[in-house]
Amino acid sequence: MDYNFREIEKKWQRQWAEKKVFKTEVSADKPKFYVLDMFPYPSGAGLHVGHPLGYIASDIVARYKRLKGFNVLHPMGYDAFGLPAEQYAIKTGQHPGITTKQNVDRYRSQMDKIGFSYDWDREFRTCDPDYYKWTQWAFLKMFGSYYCTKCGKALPIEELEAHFAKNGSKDCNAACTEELSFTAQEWNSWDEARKSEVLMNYRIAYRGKTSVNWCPELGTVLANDEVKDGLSVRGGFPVVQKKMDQWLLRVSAYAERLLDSLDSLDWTDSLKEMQRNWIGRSSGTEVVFKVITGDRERDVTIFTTRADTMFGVTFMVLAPESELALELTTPTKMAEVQEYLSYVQKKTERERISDTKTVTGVFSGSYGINPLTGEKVPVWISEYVLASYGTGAIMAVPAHDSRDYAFARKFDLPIVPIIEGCDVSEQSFDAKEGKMCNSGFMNGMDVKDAIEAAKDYVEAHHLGRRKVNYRLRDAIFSRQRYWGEPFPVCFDGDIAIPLPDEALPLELPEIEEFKPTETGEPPLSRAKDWTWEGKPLETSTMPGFAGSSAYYLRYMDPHNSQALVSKEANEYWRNVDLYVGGTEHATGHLIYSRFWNKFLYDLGYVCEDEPFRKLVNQGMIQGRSSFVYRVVGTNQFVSSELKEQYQTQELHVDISMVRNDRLDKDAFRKWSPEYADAQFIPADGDYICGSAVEKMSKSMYNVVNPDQICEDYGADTLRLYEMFLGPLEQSKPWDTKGIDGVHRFLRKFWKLFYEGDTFLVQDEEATPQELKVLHKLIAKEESDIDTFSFNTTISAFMIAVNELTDLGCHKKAILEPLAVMLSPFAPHIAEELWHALGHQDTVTYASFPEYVQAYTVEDTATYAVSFNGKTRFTVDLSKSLAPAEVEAHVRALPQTEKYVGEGSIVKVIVVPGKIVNIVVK
RNA sequence: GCGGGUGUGUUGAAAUUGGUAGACAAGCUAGACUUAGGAUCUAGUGCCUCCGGCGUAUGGGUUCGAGUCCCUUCACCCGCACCA
Repeated sequence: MDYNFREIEKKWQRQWAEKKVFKTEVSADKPKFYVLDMFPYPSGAGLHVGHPLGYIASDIVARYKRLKGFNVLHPMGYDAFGLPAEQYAIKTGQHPGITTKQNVDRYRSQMDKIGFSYDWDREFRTCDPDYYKWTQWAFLKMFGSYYCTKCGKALPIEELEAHFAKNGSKDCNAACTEELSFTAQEWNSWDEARKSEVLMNYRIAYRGKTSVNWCPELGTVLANDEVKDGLSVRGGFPVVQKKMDQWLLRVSAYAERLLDSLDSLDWTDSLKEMQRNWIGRSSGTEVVFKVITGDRERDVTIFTTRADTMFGVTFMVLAPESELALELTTPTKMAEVQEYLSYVQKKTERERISDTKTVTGVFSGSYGINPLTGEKVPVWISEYVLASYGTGAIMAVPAHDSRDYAFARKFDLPIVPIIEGCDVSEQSFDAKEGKMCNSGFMNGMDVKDAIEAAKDYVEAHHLGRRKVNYRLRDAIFSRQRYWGEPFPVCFDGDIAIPLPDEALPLELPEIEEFKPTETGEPPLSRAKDWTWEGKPLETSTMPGFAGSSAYYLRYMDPHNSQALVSKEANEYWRNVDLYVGGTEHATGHLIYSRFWNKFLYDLGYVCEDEPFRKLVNQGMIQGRSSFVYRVVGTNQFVSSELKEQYQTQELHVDISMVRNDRLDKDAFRKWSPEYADAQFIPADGDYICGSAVEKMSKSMYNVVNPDQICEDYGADTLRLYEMFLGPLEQSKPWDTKGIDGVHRFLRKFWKLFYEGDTFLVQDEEATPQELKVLHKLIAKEESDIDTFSFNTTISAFMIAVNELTDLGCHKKAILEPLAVMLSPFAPHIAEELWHALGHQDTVTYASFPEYVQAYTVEDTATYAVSFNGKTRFTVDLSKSLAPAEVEAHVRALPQTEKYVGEGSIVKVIVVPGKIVNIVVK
């Protein structure tokens, strides 16, 4: 019997599915392990060979943990709401639900071929009403909550209302959009509409007018992380700024907690750093400047992290979008300012980003008074100041801030250095080092001390206060499109009224046309009778991240109709032990999920503060494209190494026609009628194609389909090869060269069990030498699993199989544990051989062999002395020593300073003068 | 500009974390067997002036010993980008 992977894989995949081998239940007597993949958005193109990389890695861990006796939760589902399906619907009239279903089915059938150990009974789609009921439910909870800054958690909004009725806004400690001030009497006198408006200022899910990223082409608003370089991430359409009424989530209230608990997570430093930057904590000072506009006078608060430089302030700057801009403009300057503001407005976000070098601005006519020096400085308006950060107004210190410096140079404003000996003739001196000068009470201080001294001074003299600012903005939660979760909210005039929980799920209504209306209203306004008890329902829908923010909780208890997740299930599974996915979600999904989870934690619905304890980012698998070179104006194609001699045009060719860079000429001629009579100019014999590493995509003809690999080599080979390609976290190009190597390994493995139809395995006692091979491998696999060094594990397997082949070992005592150990990587062949060894049950729940140290040491060891040059000699460490004996032997050596014994290797350092290295192989 | 990371044969990469650099594969070369293939097996394969020496981007340092630690320079990748 040969290694017939097609038959074997089909057989076991069917059996696993029929017997529901991977079905998981809460079982209190077993330790739990929750391994999760970032669920995919099922696109129309299907899976290519890069998608399963992370799934394979997590599947290996899931299967390994099962062997180690863990109760493993390993689910999969689909992030099914989203733009592409809707775009397609607009073009074709096809309902996005239908497209989505087709794509999901395709994904599922592709995944089934790879032999994943998912518990498919827990599968769901975010567009299932049973699922999005809980997305809507969470939204209602957020609508009904505010964030108490004093106790640092979300509380019911009713408590805040009670507080307002009793004390007004005094001591309310609620995170808010803007600071409001009113008395209890005022609150009690207001009507419902006014109260509703005021409460919006505090709710965690709230409605507000904000400047948003509007994408006219897509007819929708996009979150900051959905925009790149002024273009939409999906589709690449221009994005402009627009003021609109939007639902938002008060993520900013959680900024501090999101930042602080990062430390407790087992994520990569770079990912944590990305989140830290995104949250962008900066602690500084708010300082009040008096500003005189003609004969009017008012206070303007600015934010600075460099209060120490206040003696160097030579002007102030306002953001053009800030309300202050017009308010502080004098009548004589009004026309000029108006013109500047309209100039800024016309600029798209894109231009503003790509053009940060050009300095623009206009003088408002007002003057501010420096509270420290009493000096009068001009107030300017410029686009380099952002309305949405700090207070929208800054003090400018051109000597010590490069942006202020550029501005001062452009408009010829004075530059006053306040750090001793710094040269500001060419550029500003931004570094926080040196001794202060020209700075009154701070003179002579070190800059770092001066920063603190200035803060103290400002607070002591009531000129302002310490303030921590975050860059993290509230998340815009409305999208003007159809294919998303409807908001369970209706309107009575301007008052937003939440639907009762019993109304959930509020199902997405059927409509005929998926475009926005002519007046720019979202598609849902086309729905007939889109009302609740006679009141119009919200017509925008929730964004993509809504459905993916709590999905990991739903997997714990996916069929529960009473709760998002039962207390029992949540307290057993708690949170995700290992989360595997791409780094592209660093500042989107991974922030929103953490926020969403913390919110549910505050309300007591979940028992863990953080959703994902350990996170691993798999790298991207790029494509390797192949090219032919057409001699310009002819139908001749010149081989890659000769292309310099001609004027050529580079054309992508489908990589299925290329093997080891050699083109299958006949296939190429058949590829397209255009090439039917193509002529080739090869160097000698074969036509060699050029190649490049690019994104894997249809248009580059470099897509490798996993189905094809499964067909040609089998799922086990695919799994092994994807892991063998290199470290998991690294991006690497797919190159089918070399896949034969791992395939050959599986066949060699098979041959340890079978020769032809003869089953070779004998029940004999293993020799120490054979046991050593086994135990080396056990040690390797156990240590590699934690670090995801699956490529080296596979190498170790190859070595072991080669050694056993050389030893002619066909002993059950060795081969049976080997099959178990291989099963996470290549489950089908392992299952087949496990059964061949006479087992009835499945290898999935076999027990991973224990590491027996007694046979790790060989007869002799190399005793290398690398002291004073390179003397080396061999010493006999007697026969078959156990590590403990080696250790004793080594300890008996004179002046042993350090002993490190692990696995099969013993390391010794002897001093003084002599450093001895003992390697036991 | 700021932050994070990487740099080892022809290629993917490994190196017990400071201890014989290049494991394991791929490719290439030669040979064997041939029912001629994208099969299997064997041997070789870092470089050189080859009884020796040199080699982990570059230059320096620490150390008995450095791919690994520290500093310099260079190159590439990723993230953020007027955040005051």
